[in-house]
Amino acid sequence: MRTRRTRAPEAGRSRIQPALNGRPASPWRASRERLLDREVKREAVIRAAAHAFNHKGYHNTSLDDIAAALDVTKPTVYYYVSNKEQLLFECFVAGVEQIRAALRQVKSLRVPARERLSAVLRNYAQAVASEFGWCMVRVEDQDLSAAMSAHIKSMKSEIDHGIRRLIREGVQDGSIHPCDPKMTAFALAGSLNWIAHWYRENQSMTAAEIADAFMAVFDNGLRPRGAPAAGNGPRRATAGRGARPRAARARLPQAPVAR
Amino acid sequence: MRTRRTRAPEAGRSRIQPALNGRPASPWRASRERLLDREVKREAVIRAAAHAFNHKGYHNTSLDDIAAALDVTKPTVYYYVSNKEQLLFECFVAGVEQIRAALRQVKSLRVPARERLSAVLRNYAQAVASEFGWCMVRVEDQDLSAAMSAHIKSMKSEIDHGIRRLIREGVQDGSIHPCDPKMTAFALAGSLNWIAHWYRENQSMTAAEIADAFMAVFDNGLRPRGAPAAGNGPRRATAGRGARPRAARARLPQAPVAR
DNA sequence: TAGGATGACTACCGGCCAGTATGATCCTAT
DNA sequence: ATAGGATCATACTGGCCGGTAGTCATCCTA
Repeated sequence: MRTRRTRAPEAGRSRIQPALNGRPASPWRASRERLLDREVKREAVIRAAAHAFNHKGYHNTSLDDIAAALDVTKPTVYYYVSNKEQLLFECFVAGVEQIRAALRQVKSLRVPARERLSAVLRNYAQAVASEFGWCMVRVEDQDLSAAMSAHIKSMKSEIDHGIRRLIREGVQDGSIHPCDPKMTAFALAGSLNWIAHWYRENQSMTAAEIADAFMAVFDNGLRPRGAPAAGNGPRRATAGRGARPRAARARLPQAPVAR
Repeated sequence: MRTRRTRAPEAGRSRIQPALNGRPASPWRASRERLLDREVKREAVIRAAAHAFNHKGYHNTSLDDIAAALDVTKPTVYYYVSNKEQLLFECFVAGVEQIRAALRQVKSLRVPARERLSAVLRNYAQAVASEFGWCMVRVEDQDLSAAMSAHIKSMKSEIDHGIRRLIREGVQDGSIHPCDPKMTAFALAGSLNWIAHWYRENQSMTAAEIADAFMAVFDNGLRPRGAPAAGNGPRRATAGRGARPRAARARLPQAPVAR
């Protein structure tokens, strides 16, 4: 049952590995030479794990599955990773690291806090929509050892407090409508996290477009701007919203799409 | 004669009340008398399952766990429920039913759509914060048979479209700021769904209070009211070039591997 | 008071799967 | 050309857990 690595270019799927159309490419499948760095393979293992977790869920994915996706066997996976739990952890870190980076980066920006927040949330959305989004969002502490669970919790908390701080600063500098920072952060992060539940790569919208759409909702709110709720039809209250795909977002650094 | 009062276990779609606080009580533990109705016990099983799923996750909960929580044995559980999957399904239905009910109820209200939406979302929040919230939110299709997965998906879709419709109506009657109904519904539902991830019963806030806080955020939006509608806040600090956010790493971030 | 219906337990099976023992094969350096 | 390390496969174990068979206990009704 176990397919040896003897499977050469078969069924055309593994040609010369064009970037990747369906699943992440396997460095093993390519060739036999060992010149590939260990780290490259290790990352391939993690990426394959993320891909499998994404599609089948953590508990429904066996290490044999992950190994098979790379055309190797289970011991090979264990050669690069100590156990299944660690795989999940690494996927989580890979995703969350993007958000932490974004938080660090906006610190130096000299724009109103709402714009900094906006930039962070845009990166946030892209991280959640990335291949590691599922792992980042769905990890349950019960699946992890106490140590790793604590580690993850602290990273999550760091992000949460970073967002709260931006909100607080925004309220202070007047760029954000007065609100409760904690609840607002929960609401924002929640809706972004949820993207991981429905977004699929072949979606019509890119992650950046989704982020833009969400930011429009967050920024404007449901209650109409301007005239207080008198009978006014759908007016184009603010420029750029509506059917227009994407307004020129001024000078805010557009989040460079990962990968 | 013919006291066959109970249909096949499948048919009895019991509407389980969210009920009491603390952990669910066991009808068995209470006493030995058999006068308790079968349906009562069946609901107790489901509620115990929800409680266990909540705390340990679906896959980390064995049917022995659920049985033990009720001071019975596994075959007893199987006497009331056909399999584990069905338990999860029933928990989902119990939670989602509240939202569907809310959607039906507001249909008759003659208030602006934004207020109807608000009412629905308030119920939504409470359902998600209920004991069945976890199941409602975390069910993964991969854990369910094709039939049940489809069933759940249709119920979710029904709710989604109900919310979208309210948003659309609100935009039309002018009570909601013009927006994309689909994306807005995603954003709203997402942040509410996420409540299930962090809310615990002994929290300082009740579910209703959380709902109110969220609605305040949704209604007002981040951008200050009365402020210029261009993309930026009132204050305009000099946009000094700090460090530009750099591209997200192509390589996996190095993981601080524990252990 | 027999007999069916209901409710629950003991004891087990079988499959899946994480993780491992062992060793073959290749690469590199000396 | 050979030692030693790096890489990976075959084959196995051991435990957990969903699910079932068979059986007993109790209650209700006639």
